[in-house]
Amino acid sequence: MSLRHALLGLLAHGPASGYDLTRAFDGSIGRYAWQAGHSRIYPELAKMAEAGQVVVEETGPRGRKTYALTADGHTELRRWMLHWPEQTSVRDETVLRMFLVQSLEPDDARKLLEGIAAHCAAEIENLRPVMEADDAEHTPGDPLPFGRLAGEYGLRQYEAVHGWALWSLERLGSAQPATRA
Amino acid sequence: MSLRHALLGLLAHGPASGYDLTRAFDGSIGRYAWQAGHSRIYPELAKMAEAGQVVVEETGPRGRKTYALTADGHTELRRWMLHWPEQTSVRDETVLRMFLVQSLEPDDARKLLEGIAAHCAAEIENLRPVMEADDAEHTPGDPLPFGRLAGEYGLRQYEAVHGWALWSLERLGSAQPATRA
DNA sequence: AGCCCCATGTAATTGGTTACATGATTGC
DNA sequence: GCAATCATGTAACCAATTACATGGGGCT
Repeated sequence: MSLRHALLGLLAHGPASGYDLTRAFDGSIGRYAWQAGHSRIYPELAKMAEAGQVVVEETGPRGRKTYALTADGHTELRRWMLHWPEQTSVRDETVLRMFLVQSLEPDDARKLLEGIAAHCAAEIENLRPVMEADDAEHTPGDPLPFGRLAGEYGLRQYEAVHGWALWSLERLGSAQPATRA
Repeated sequence: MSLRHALLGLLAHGPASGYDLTRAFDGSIGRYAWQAGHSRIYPELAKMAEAGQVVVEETGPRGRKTYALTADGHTELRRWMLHWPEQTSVRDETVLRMFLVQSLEPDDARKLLEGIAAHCAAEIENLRPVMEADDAEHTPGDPLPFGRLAGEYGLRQYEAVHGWALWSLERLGSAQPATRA
């Protein structure tokens, strides 16, 4: 039931509407961690309200409902964050592809790994300046901007995959033709 | 529909029964990439057979059915592997927790990050000797053992998360009491 | 007036989990 | 003979995606 915890976690940052939360899932949380669309988010918020984990703090124009965490919601979020089960739920198409690289012919595998390496390099080029700009504005001692840790995670993630792809290319070797000369 | 591709990828390694495939998902593919239980795998194999991507190559004792990839199955696997869509499906509880570290009070966040760092360190201690033993047995020039690239990915993954957790702890600082002295 | 975005919801279908159900073979 | 494991399946329920549906408000 992690969608609920994702919502609790996002609301811990501050009150938000279903619409706001939907847009949050369009960002990096949806790209790297957990996806959700509005048609799932609205009913879940309703259930959470029923369970007393959130409340409608304010209603705005166009029927906008701004939800806020309750004490119970906070408690549940904290419990979930600190209570790490043995088996966590994973379903990641990208990682799946990496696990299956060796199911391809060596030539295809090389092509794929080269694509991955290039893609990671591009993302790193993209992310690093954003992080550095963030850090330049930040006064030491102040609390970190929300999302800074997640951003750093993403960056290091790409660096790791990049390194892995290069290592794999080297390991596969360029001298493994499917057809012998 | 990635379960199908996971199955195609596993079958590319060699023919297997639904039972064999179920056990494969209990291993690292299920831990890091994609989870599936037998109740989903059996019907999916049946559908894949109907679609001509796999065939029952052999029936054994206890009604065991050994499935093998067809040419169509191979083609579909290759298409999926080399055709990387913009938006891939992700749902990872562990990454979600990392994204939400900043929703905790600093003291809790530190506790969590310390736990993550320790856990990664332990996994690295576990994995590295396995990889090294694998490599020691391996003659250069031979094709890599199946799963070697995936294993390396896992190891580098843990190293990246470990580094991230330590960096985050440093960034959070130890001098950020929730209550002022 | 008209367009775009804000904003919320429901319905139908597919994908996934948990529980139910059954039985054969192997090894002791 | 008995236990463990091999082996396959279905049913009920829950989660998620895609499509349908509606309308208000801000801006030009």
